[in-house]
Amino acid sequence: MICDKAETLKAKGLPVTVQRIAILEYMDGNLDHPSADDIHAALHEKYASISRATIYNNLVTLVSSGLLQEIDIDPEKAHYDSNISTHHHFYCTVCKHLYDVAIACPQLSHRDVDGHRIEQVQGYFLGTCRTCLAAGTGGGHHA
Amino acid sequence: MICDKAETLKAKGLPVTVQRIAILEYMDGNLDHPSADDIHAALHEKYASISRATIYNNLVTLVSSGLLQEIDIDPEKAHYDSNISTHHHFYCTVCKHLYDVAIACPQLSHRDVDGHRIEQVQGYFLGTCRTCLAAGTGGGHHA
DNA sequence: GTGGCTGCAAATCATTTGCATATAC
DNA sequence: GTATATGCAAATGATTTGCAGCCAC
Repeated sequence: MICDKAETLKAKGLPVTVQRIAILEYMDGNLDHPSADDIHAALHEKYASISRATIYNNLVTLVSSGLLQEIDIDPEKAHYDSNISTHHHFYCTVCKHLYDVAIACPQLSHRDVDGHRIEQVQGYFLGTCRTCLAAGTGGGHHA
Repeated sequence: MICDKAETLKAKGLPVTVQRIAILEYMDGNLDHPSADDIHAALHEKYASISRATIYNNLVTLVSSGLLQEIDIDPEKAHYDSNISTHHHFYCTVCKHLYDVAIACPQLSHRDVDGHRIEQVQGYFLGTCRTCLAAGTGGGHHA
């Protein structure tokens, strides 16, 4: 367990487990915004016995601790992002793929609105992604 | 069925049914952002035989036709809004309530980003609403 | 008339939960 | 040693789907 992920967990006061490190390592630098089940499928190859429930439980823990960000634009399932800085996303309604969007947003400076205390901002653009546009009508998944 | 909702449906080329009019009438001017099940519960009082499946099917139809807007920030369930103009929402993570937010957003002028065609913009602020703040820690639902 | 809509019930699928065991500290 | 995490399987809950009868047009 001598890796920086263990340090990351300790810094948050979380018990260090193989599963948590595996999730963090898998997410680190991953730009695909995987769902809980995607993560489970990927880690299952390496750790055959890892449980889906453990993935779900840990995602809750890691999001609560601010180590991961949860993306809720897909009505079918939640997606996760290791990029915890506030940034917007583009959701393709054709291929259901999520893309990061690098746009500065002036809304991020608000601390509250109408008396409600803002703790997080999520911005989503929905439409057809460039890959699906290029593929013409119908599906067509990137790459 | 001599009401403006029937005209609204006809204008979209949709067959006019009692259930669809009921949904539109219930949603019209409703600022509560009800879920599919909320809508079903409310209409069930008036139309005892209305089916949950009909509500779900019609919500898909009405959203596709642009007569209602779907709000997907609540991981537990979808919410609906008769205000189809693009506007942002505040989601209280304590009481799970949705509020409209009247903030002009410069992002709305974008037609595309990174080559992806933007068809819709959804902006969410998450945090603790003023009612829950006033109620102190813990739950507490508005009004 | 005919195709689309409704209502019912069963099916689906993401996510949660209970519990016994195993592990971190 | 004890509290917490894990893994399994069953439970939950929103949403979808199949199908027979009904209604809009």
